[in-house]
Amino acid sequence: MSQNLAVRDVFDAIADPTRRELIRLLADTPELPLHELTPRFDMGRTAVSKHLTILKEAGLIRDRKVGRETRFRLHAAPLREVQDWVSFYDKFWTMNLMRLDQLLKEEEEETN
Amino acid sequence: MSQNLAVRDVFDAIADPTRRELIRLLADTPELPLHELTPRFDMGRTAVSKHLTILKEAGLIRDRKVGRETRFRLHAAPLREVQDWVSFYDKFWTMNLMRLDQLLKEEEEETN
DNA sequence: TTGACACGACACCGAACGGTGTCATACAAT
DNA sequence: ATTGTATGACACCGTTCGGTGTCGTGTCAA
Repeated sequence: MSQNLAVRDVFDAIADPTRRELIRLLADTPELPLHELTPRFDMGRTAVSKHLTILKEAGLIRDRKVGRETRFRLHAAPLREVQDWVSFYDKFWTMNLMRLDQLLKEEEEETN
Repeated sequence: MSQNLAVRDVFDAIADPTRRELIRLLADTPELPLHELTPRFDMGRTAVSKHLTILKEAGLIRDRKVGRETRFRLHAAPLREVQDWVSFYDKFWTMNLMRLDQLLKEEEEETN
């Protein structure tokens, strides 16, 4: 039982605003240890560590041990799943002035 | 107390796979009542109704009463917030073969 | 070698989540 | 008028979530 790192849905990982803020901080700086991330939030070290674990389970961050600290860095690749998902729906708001049923009529004609 | 519809974070609303499936179904068809949506899932009518409420709180669906049924339709506009958020990070994976510190060096040079 | 620091792991707790079943009501159909 | 359907509202329940505090261990510094 070397690692019990569960698999976590990316959509679930980014649902929490604290975790999105962590992602933003790790986008600014190549790598950051826990004790530098913690003071950015209104919560204790343990709570931040838990959020980092969840991000890690979703594959959104990697970490490496350097001395007595563990440095975390962003691994944004899994966010591609989110972009792929959401970009399917952009046609539903870029044409937001067009009536939805009209859009669907066009799709019906395409399939006929 | 006409409506106690809370405000819900869009990221939170799309975190659940059932709710993403609801969005997909409502993207296929202009509007659908609850009793037509329910048999698509392995859960009862009440559970699906709760998920629809959450989507409504996030502004992702609208509904209108037609006779004794309530028809739901997609309102995808709030998904734009998700796309705006995620597209900020696409540079972190489109250049995924480039070393991250090299990317950051370039940004340092830009600011100097 | 002693002490401070950084961290992981764990127990714990209240609140929210995701489901259930039931009841009341409004509308449709006959 | 009666019966069946579609729904909202609600109580309920087990699990997960998001936070806390604490303890043990490894590492750096003096």
